[in-house]
This record gives sequence, structure tokens and C-alpha cells, in this order.
Amino acid sequence: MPGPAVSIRDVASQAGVSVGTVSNVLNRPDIVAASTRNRVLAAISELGFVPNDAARQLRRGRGRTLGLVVLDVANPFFTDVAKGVEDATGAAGMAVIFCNSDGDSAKESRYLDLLEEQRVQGVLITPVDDANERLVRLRERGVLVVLLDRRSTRPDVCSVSVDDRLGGELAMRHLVEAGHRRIAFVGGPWRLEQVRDRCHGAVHALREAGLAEETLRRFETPSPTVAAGRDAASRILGLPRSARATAVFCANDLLALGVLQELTRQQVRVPEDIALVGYDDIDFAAAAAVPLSSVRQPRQRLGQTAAQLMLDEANDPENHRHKQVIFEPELVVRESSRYARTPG
Amino acid sequence: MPGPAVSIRDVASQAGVSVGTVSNVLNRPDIVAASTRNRVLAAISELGFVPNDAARQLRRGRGRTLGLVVLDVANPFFTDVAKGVEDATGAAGMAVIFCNSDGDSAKESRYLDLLEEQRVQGVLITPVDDANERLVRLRERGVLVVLLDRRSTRPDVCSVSVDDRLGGELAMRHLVEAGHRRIAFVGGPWRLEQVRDRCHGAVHALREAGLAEETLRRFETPSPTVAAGRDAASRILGLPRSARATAVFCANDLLALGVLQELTRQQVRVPEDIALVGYDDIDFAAAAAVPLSSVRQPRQRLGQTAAQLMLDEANDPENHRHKQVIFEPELVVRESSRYARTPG
DNA sequence: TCGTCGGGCTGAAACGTGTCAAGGTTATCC
DNA sequence: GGATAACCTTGACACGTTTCAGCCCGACGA
Repeated sequence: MPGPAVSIRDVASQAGVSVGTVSNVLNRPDIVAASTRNRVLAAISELGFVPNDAARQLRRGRGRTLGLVVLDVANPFFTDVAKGVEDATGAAGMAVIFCNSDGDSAKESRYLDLLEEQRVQGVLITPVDDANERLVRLRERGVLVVLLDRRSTRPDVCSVSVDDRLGGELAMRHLVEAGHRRIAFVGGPWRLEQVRDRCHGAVHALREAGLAEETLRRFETPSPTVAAGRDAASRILGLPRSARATAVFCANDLLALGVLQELTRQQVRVPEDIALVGYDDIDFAAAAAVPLSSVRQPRQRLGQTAAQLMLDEANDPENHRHKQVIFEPELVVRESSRYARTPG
Repeated sequence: MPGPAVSIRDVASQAGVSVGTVSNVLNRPDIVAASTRNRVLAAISELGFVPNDAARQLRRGRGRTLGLVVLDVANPFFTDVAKGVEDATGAAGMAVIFCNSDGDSAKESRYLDLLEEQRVQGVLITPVDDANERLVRLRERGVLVVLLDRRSTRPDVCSVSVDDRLGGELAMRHLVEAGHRRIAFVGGPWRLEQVRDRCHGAVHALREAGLAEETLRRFETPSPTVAAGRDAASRILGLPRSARATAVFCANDLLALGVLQELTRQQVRVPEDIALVGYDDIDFAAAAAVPLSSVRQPRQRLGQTAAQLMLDEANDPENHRHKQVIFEPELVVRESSRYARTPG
């Protein structure tokens, strides 16, 4: 049933010109005479010709696609980032191959193989771990690489990130100022740099306030998801009340929502009994049972900027200067941490 | 800097065999002698050879990618569907090109062009409107098409959907039984079939209960988003209290969350003053300010099944029977609609 | 009239792979 | 020992583009 595929050659003969001319109409319309051009265009639409990108790519060396590898599609943070990427690439007529590593480095690796076989122009990636050795190899083979939501340690690769340490500081300073002296940090897996940085920022704020590091107790989670958050909350509630944290800072909003669910289920009031601060300020944070305080990141701009950086390098590789863009996060205080704690 | 691209030919000479043999090692390893095979594999890893999928695709006619076109990436419903798709395709070594039509049919059309140029094996799509004329053309050119979350009217195209009318019925029956006699339906744009079906189902349940159709009042929204939900809620609250609905049924959870936010902001209690039922049962529904009653759909299975249907057809086009899979939704009652209304 | 110039167009050569008929080698059987 | 079969391997062609050297032809200047 699939009618015979129509190629540039069919168009050529229908229009009474050579294949070269058809190709020119497609790629450099200005150098072909108007009358010829119209004849070709007519033939194209008459035959319903659709250029074969594989052939073009084969000839040109690289294609019109780019890969986006994120840690979790189900996390609204990343879907917003993806939207930003799409904005920038759609305008440039590029296709995005969306890959979900799920925080699993084997899966990440498989996807990178796939992208390499596709000869993508470049890869925008939030790597699972720091071992970017694989990414360096990619670059050497001519695949552009931009780190997403992760600061590059190497000067020869672009990155777009948000200052996670600062974010951690903002959250923790807020809690300390409200009088909290036993605070839990919920986040993980620890191998994620974002988690570590946010925690380190929090510790820094603690020191700054002249408090002991033990003020902050860490609860590591196997994944940054709602379910893991619920689990962490029940661990926190397992402690005797006198030793229990009076505030919880979560490495992202999914965790925070999970914590909130479990606290509520166990009749612990937020923020009266335990205050709560999340991270990312996803749209659902504001709609939560108790509207969630959170550290806001410019999610969409993150994606846009990363894509733009890659497109810039693709269009003018010669005098492209690798950049490390760092955005600043912003604390949004809502119900979940609003009331100051009376010390005790 | 990008080292010279290494092709199958380089591998062949390095291993001392012909290119045909290398190709065989890659595609039908069983027909080549073990010793030769090992020699070739050694050469491959030594040279760091990565097959060029564009060339393969050019030769074979169709590639290893498939397109997924959804209405809104930011909607957790679709990200869960996408996860299902990914499960099924990842196992088959396929790449997914993720496209976001944003409910805009021009954007949808642009993406279909792109996918056609990529010579994708097939397209999984939740179309913006019913004018699937474009999709029929796609099929005629040999691109597999599976409708996603939309029932196919044509017998010659697969579809995977959930019975939206039934979903609407379930929700409405629940509200009617709780005693509500002035109910609002919030959903839109009306052009989306899902929205219409859910509404029709609701109307059906009304008739079934012997109630007048005017019992249900429709509020159309420009998009099925949180913001649109807030807006609809303030329209509902604009009515005098005596004429105002005592329950709201929303075409999806994003709308419901928006409605909930605005009701809360205007000090209207849920469910005491107004009961609320959403649709999709996204994870955030249970975590909302007031846990949301919702109609649950098997999101991930939806995606999995659609992808599987397409793979089946791709692998054995001859005796593939087009299917119309229809799942059944399920009502999940939570806080937001729990208390029966005392009539009046 | 001849030479030169340049805009438009042509035609063939790649790009990297899959496929397939044909060839070559070795084992098997009478 | 020769025929047959079984098994591997080869080499050339095709896939649909882009690119580029070169051709044709009309215009222009001398």
C-alpha cells in the first residue's frame, strides 16, 4: 500500500530539470531562476515529495537532531526544562530526541550510544554522575555537549546551571532565622551533584550562623521521588519527639510533597509541628495540601539557554567561546514554613 | 579536532575482511564464523567504530525511530504515558522523538512534517482535532500511525484509549448520588474529543438519574491547565450563591487543581461548600491541598500498549490486525468530594 | 567579429551502509 | 577420488542527497 517513495529524482524529471537543480531549490533557492524554481516547487507539491533527512545527513555528516538526556521525565522540573529546549530548537527546525536516564547510569550509557548512532548534532545532558569521561569522548568525535543543571569542571565544555549551594543557603538561613535548631535534610541518591551541593550550601549557612554541624541531620533517599519522600518522613517520625527535627529541607519538591503526605497521614501538623522547605518550586508546590516553601529555579530559561548555546556552537564553531552560565535561585516562602518557631 | 570518522570500511581493512562481512557481524552475527566475528569485533572496539544509523536507514528505507506527539509535556498524564512508551521502545532499541503540539494544530502539523522527513517508523499521536485527514496521508506513505488516548473512527488504524464517556458517567453518578443538583463542568478547549466525551458521559449519567440537563452547567476553558482552572473558578464564584454550583467536575486534574486553588483563595471550603472531582488521577492529585477525587486512567499502560501495537505492526505487517484497545477508567474518591450534600 | 564574463544549469561523484548472487573452501558420502 | 553439500566470504550495486567542476548561452565591450 505504501505508494512508491518519491525522490528528488522524480521531482527533477517531472519538472524537466536535473537533480542538482532541485537540490538547489531546496537549499539555496536564491541562486536558481524564479521561473525554474516555480516549476520545481509545483512538481514537489504535485508529487507530494518529502526530502529524506537520512540521505541529507549521510551526505552532510551531521543531522538536524539533538539529544536531551534528563534524570526523570516525570519530574515537572525537567519537563519545564524540556519545554525551554523545545522553544529554542523548534525555531531552528531541529528535532529533539528525548531520553530519560532515570538516574541509572547504564540506561544513560545506552542512550548515549543511541544518540551517537543517530549522529546527533549535540547532546544536552544532566549526567547521572560526575564521570564525564564518556562525555569527553563524545566531544572528541564531534558531538557537541552542553551540561544541563550541572556546572562543568572543564573549561572546554559549555554548561548551564543554577547555583545550588546558594539555594541551599537560602533555604537553611530561612529556617535558622525562624528559630529551628534541629533540622533534617532529605535528599538522594547522594551521587547526584545537585543533592550534595544543596546540602553543602545548607551546612554553610549553619556555620555562618555559628551553629554546630550536628544541627543538620541527613536522611538519604534512594531516589528523588514522592514515594522516597514518604519513606524518609516515616524514618524521621521514628525518632523520639525530643530528638526529632522541627524542620525539614528537601532536595527537591517531589521529596517534599512525599514528606508532606506522610506527615499529614501521621497527624503531624505543618508548619506548626514541623516546617518544610522544598526545592525547584514546581507548579504543584503551590497547590499542595500545605502550600510549599521552595527554592525557585528558572527552569524554562535553563533549557532555552542550553539549547541556544549548542546552536551557537553548531553555527559558528570557529570563534565559539565555551561558557558556563550560572543562574541564581530565589527563595519563595509559603505556608509550609511561615510561622516562626518558639524555641524549645 | 573531531578525528576522522571511522566507517565500516576501516573496520573491514583493519580486520582483514570485506565490508560485507563486517555488516554481517553487525546484523546477523550467527551466520559468520566465530573466529572471524571475534576479529571483527576486536577491530570495532579498537577503532571505536559507531555505526551510522543514517546510512542504515537510507539503505533499509525506514529508521529506528518513532515519533510521539502529545498535547502537553507539562501535564503529568502525558509524561506517564511517555514513560510507558519509553519502556516498550527502549527494549526494542528504538529512539523516541518527543513532540509537544501544545494543543496547537499548526505546531502539530510542523512536527508531523519533521517526523516524515526523519522517515520514522511510526507516529504515536494524540491529535489536536479530529481532522485526521493528515494522518491518513501519513499512513498511505507507509508511516505507521497509532492513536493515543483517542478512539479511532477508522477501522484501518490502531488506537489505544480509555473510555472517556464511562469516566464522565462515573464521576457524575458519584456527585448525583451525593445529592448535588447544581453541578458545573469545567473543561476545554471544546475541540478536544476527550473533553467532549467526558462531558457527554456526565450528561448521560444525569439523564439516567432522571435529572434535567440544565443541572449541569458548562464552563469552557481555553486550555486544560492550572491557570485556566483558576479562571474558571472565579467565573463560577461570580454567580449569586443561590444559583451557584455545589459541585464541580473538571475534565482533567490540572484544571481541578486550579479550581481548588481559587476556591481556597476565596475562602470557599472544599468539599463542604463545593465538592470537586478531577480526571486522570495524576500523582499530584492525592497531594493537593484537599486530596482530589479523580477518575484514574492506566497511563503508563496506555503508552506501553500503543508502542507495542506499533512494534507489532512494524515487525509483521502482513497479518497484523488493527486493534482498537479501550481501557476502563476507575473512580477514586478522596476528600474533595467525600461528604454527602444535604439537599438545598 | 571576436573575446570575455557570469548567471543558470547539468551530471557525476561521493557519503556509509545492507543485500545478494556468485565464488571459494572444507567436510561428507559413496 | 570425485561429486555434493554445507558453510563463509566476497564485491558490486543501490539507497537519496549534496556538492562541485564544468558546460552553455546570451550580454557586453572593443
